[in-house]
Amino acid sequence: MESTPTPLAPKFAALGDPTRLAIVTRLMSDGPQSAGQLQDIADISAPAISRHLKVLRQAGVIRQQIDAQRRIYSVEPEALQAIASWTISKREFWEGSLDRLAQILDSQKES
Amino acid sequence: MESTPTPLAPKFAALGDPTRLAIVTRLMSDGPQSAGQLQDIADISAPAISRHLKVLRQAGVIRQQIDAQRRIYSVEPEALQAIASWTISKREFWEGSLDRLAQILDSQKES
DNA sequence: TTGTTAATTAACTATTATGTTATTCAACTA
DNA sequence: TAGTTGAATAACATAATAGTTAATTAACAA
Repeated sequence: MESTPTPLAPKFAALGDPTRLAIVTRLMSDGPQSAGQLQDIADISAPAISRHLKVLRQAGVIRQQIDAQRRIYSVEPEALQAIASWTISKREFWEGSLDRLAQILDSQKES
Repeated sequence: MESTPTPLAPKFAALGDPTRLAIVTRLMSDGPQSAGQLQDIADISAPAISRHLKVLRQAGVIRQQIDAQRRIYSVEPEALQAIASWTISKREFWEGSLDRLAQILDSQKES
């Protein structure tokens, strides 16, 4: 079996669940949050959220920080970096959309 | 529940399995291949490979092309594009590695 | 202490995924 | 036509996921 340089599969798998992708998206847009604050991300119980956070953590997608009783979660930059690097290294498959990448980068720069 | 703009989760999920990630990696590095040619990607039966290909196809990650009895598979550029765009749009989390992105792009340009 | 808050772990259930072998289907080939 | 090839589907077993409620753990507050 062929393997990829970095263990990317577990990260992809972690982001493959809609609830977990929503958690990561939220942590990136709104910054670090406690497990309790993330409760409203989906209509599921607290233990369910807790398990999703565990999966994300074990895949190296998020990190945990302890603040008294609270567990604060934030996105692990290296994880995003790894995925970004992979996609970019394979960019010949975006077929002629290298321009579009430049566009995206430009628009980000200005915001 | 929060949702992401594009249905990225199924693509991440599809790439989250090591065998499927290997298939996609192979199709990108070696070009389009038939189901049979992909047989050696993992030590599993042909039907198992066939099912993985179906999952990838349903997630929009690969496309199928029919050539007589053969089914030729190739990577769907839009899928990679979608993932790349997402990561790039979130690039503030690569923490100071914007330079590194430039590096990656440069090295790709020359190869 | 005693109680409250925040979150996880335990135990369990239901569903989904992944693998198997056997079968079917379609398209070539002799 | 009869046989072969390439690949998918069918039927099934088992493992992994994702959810639930109940119980536990740890930290703070009265």
